[in-house]
Amino acid sequence: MENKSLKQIIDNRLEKLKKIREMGIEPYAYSFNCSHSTSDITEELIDKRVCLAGRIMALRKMGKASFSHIQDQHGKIQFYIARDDVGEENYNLFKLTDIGDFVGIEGKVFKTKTDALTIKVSSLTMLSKNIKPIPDVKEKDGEKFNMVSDKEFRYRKRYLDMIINPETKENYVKRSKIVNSIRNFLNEHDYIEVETPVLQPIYGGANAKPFKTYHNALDQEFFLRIATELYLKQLIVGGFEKVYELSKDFRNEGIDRSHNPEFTMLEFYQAYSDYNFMMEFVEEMFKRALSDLNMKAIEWDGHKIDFSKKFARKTMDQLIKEHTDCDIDLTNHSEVFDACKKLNLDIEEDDSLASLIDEIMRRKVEPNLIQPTYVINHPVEISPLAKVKRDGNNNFTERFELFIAGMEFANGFSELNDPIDQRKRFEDQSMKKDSGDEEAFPIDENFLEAIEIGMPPTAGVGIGIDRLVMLLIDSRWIRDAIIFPTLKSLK
RNA sequence: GCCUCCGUAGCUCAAUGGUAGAGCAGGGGCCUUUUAAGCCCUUGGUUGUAGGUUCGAGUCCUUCCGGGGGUACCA
Repeated sequence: MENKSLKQIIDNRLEKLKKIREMGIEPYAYSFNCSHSTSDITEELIDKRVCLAGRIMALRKMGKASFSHIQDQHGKIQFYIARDDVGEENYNLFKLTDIGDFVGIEGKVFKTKTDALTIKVSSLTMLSKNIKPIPDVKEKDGEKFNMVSDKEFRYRKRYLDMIINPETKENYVKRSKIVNSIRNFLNEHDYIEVETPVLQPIYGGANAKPFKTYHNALDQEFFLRIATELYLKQLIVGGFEKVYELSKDFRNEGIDRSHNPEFTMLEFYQAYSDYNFMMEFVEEMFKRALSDLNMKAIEWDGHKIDFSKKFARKTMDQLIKEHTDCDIDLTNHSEVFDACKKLNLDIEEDDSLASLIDEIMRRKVEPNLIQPTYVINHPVEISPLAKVKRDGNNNFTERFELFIAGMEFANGFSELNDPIDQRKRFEDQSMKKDSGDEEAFPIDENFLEAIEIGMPPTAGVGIGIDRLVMLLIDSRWIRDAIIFPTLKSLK
């Protein structure tokens, strides 16, 4: 509970609230007509009459005339209010204001003797009285004092973070632009946006632990989706040729600086195309997002990333050779195992070939993929929904993952549309699940039936939107890309 | 999950194991061009929680809660 210090501030403000009402003024107004926002105020407006609204962020009261700053969505502006300009009653109202109040001001733009653009108030309106104090952050020459340093505070009370630290909002403005750019890009290519179930009786489409929930009336367990893949492909079966969904997916896994239990995923599928087409398409999509944000190159966590060149495409054996000097046959278990030993990787004797390859990639290759690079042709064991390579090599699939700055941004493949093969792959997953693999997915008869009805050749891609936002706002923390990140409740 | 660090007033921070303090915010007073406004006075604390060691704990030990960083799982 609140202790005495805070209670005393709140009581004091409640007292002011009462006084304002006694003056016949409603401290929670219904509307206010603004003529400008703070960022509109320039020298051209000097001597012009303006109306502005915002939150009081600083107060310098001195007897019969005072200065204050208000902050709105676009910035801050100083106002000057003098008793002789606004009258006794309005000035008394001003004296009852606190940092955190919303006020509306009407007045003329002028410059103080220290050349600060300021509004000379002719009338002040109370719009919303603050009751609980906001941290009082002082600022001088762009340097902030008394800044809230506690990250937890910023995540739990994002609105306070945004008030105290308005730059925070820029990340989310950018996020909105990125999502718009992607939507526009897909819509311009005649894609149809759809919404598939969040509550799924069987989860699938990715390897991840799901959240469980329960529907009372149906008396049935449901899972929150870990991916939209299996539903979107049913729509390709049904006759849509280009579909996408921007979805919140949910994975019941650990939280760290690049993982949040709920996150935004884009998945899109295009009939009659393959992974080669999709690599071109995704590259174009990324370059479009950059240009829509007026960005040419990216500086991310100290890395300069060049988007002007064509994205590299490299197979796993090429990349392993490049980054480890191991020239190995990725179908030969003992060769790969020996390479892992040589590279001092933490592996077990009975690890599968695919997981050994995965380990080399994760430890030795992926962190070094700074410039945009497609890693292609993954082992079939870790790609249960992808077609095997068309050259007859059944060990590898037509799959790609896009890496930038050591992080994965996209995952796509030529979608498996052979119903017999697909059923076998599901059975493999099911066996893994039975033998304790918590991330393997169960057999989805509904989906398999759809594939038996027939799915045209199709390519599909998934892109983690939060990570893309991280890249474009130059942050290593997914919590900077998500407005309300998942936190443990306080007890 | 594991390792590690942190938690003192609304905010930022002090306090060899020895009376919990300051600045800002809040309250009162003065103040009609200030801008981290200023000057004088002043309120505000079960030091995250529960226990332990000790004559004495904000400080040392343990539990729990929350968080940061790392690591694992995760693609």
